[in-house]
Order: sequence, then structure tokens, then C-alpha cells
Amino acid sequence: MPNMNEKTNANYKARAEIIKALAHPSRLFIIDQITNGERNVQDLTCLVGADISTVSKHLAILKNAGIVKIDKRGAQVFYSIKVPCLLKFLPCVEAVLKNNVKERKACLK
Amino acid sequence: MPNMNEKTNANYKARAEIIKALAHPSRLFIIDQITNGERNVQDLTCLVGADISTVSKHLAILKNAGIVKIDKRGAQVFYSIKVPCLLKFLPCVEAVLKNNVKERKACLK
DNA sequence: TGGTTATTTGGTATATATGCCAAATATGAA
DNA sequence: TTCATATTTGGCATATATACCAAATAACCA
Repeated sequence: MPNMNEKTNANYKARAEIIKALAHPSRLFIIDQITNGERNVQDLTCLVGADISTVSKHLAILKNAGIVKIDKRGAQVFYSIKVPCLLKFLPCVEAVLKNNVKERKACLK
Repeated sequence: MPNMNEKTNANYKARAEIIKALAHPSRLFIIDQITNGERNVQDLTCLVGADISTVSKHLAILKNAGIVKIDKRGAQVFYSIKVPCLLKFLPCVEAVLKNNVKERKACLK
């Protein structure tokens, strides 16, 4: 990109990676589930309703992005939110969503 | 997902779609470029440094997600931010990023 | 109308993401 | 050590995303 040097470009890429970690229904659901406290992989697997390996990979993506943190206790791994400021952003996403719905309804009148 | 009814599931999917629209380096760059005012497709294409058809598709993704709005004037289309609250979220992403860098450096000491 | 500029859309090749199964690893208890 | 439980990782098939080129559409002007 002509007006973006290597460093700037890398920065946008890194930011996109973090946002990408949030951009999946199951991962958003997981984030909601651990908002008020930690949960282990087993419980999250049950809540999400997918294969445990799938959930484990979703959790790895969130952890790798620096969004959640873990606490190993025995054989269990408990996941919790690491970055509360990201949570403030979710209501805004919800607001965009509602506005989209409203606008699309308006088109049909 | 057992603990998620159809409606809830659809809601997470819809939210993920909006976030996904933000999750690309070029689209984040575009958002920065139009934060302080509208820009047309031509200028954005030059700034991003990709094919104009590629940029047009990125813009369509942002528009479809309800993140940006357009103003057609003559043959030109000007894009601007529609949802300022999403911008507040970007500094938090930046903070996560810096924290990740810090932690990964610490591992090497 | 015909030409010029601005933008979008169709098509396609390539890259990335997702989900499941099976296998590997880790932890604690018998 | 051997077993049982909890979690992660490897592999693979399928789905989605991305980028470019070429062609189509839109708006304006001569």
C-alpha cells in the first residue's frame, strides 16, 4: 500500500487479527458466558454445543489474541476475560445491528 | 447449540457479521481514513493501494454491515462513518495489541 | 447520441477459517 | 505405574474470504 509503510501496515494487520478473534458467533457466545466469571472447557463445550476440540480451538484463538486468560487448576483449565474494555464495544455492535434491522424494515414499507 | 435457541443463535451470528466487517487490515485503514470526513472511492483506492474493484468490495462490506454510509454526488460516491461508537472500540484493540507485544517480549527475557 | 470518468459486479484462482474425528498430552488418583 | 478425566493438537474435508481482471452500470458533458 503506497501510503502505508511496512510498520503501519503490520499494525493494521495485527489489529485486524484481534478483531477477527471476536468475529465468530461461538466466540462471542463464549465471551458472554465468561463475562461474569471463569468457566472451564467442559462447561463451555456444553454451553456452546459443539465438539470439545472445536471449542478448545475457539478458546485458543481468544487466548492467542490476548482477549481471555487462563487459570489451570488440576487437569482443568478455566477461562476468563482479560480485557474488559472490549466488552464495552459489544453494546455498540448490538446498536448497529438494531439500526440495520430498523432500516431494512423501513425499506419494505 | 443446546443452550442457545434459534433466535439467540441468529443474534450472535448477526453480531459476528458486523464485527467481521471490521476484521480486515484494509477496512480498518479505510475507517481511519474517513474518521475525519468523507472520501470518495478513487481517493480511498489510492490510499489503500489495491485494485479499485477490491476497494469497492471492501466498502460494500462496511456499508452492508451498517458501519459506513454513502453520499452519491454525480458519478462519485463518498463514504463516511455512520456509527461513531465503533471508533471508541479501536483504542481498546490497540491496548490489547500493545499488551500482547509487552507480554511476548517478557517471555524472551 | 457518443464519449469520458467513477463505481460496481461477475468470474475465478488462491488463501484462510471452521468443524469433526482420532490421537496425543497433562494431571491427579488408585 | 496404570487408569480415568480434562484439554490440546494433527489431519482433513468443506466453507468462506480475498484479490485481481474484465465487463457492466451510472452520471455527466460535448
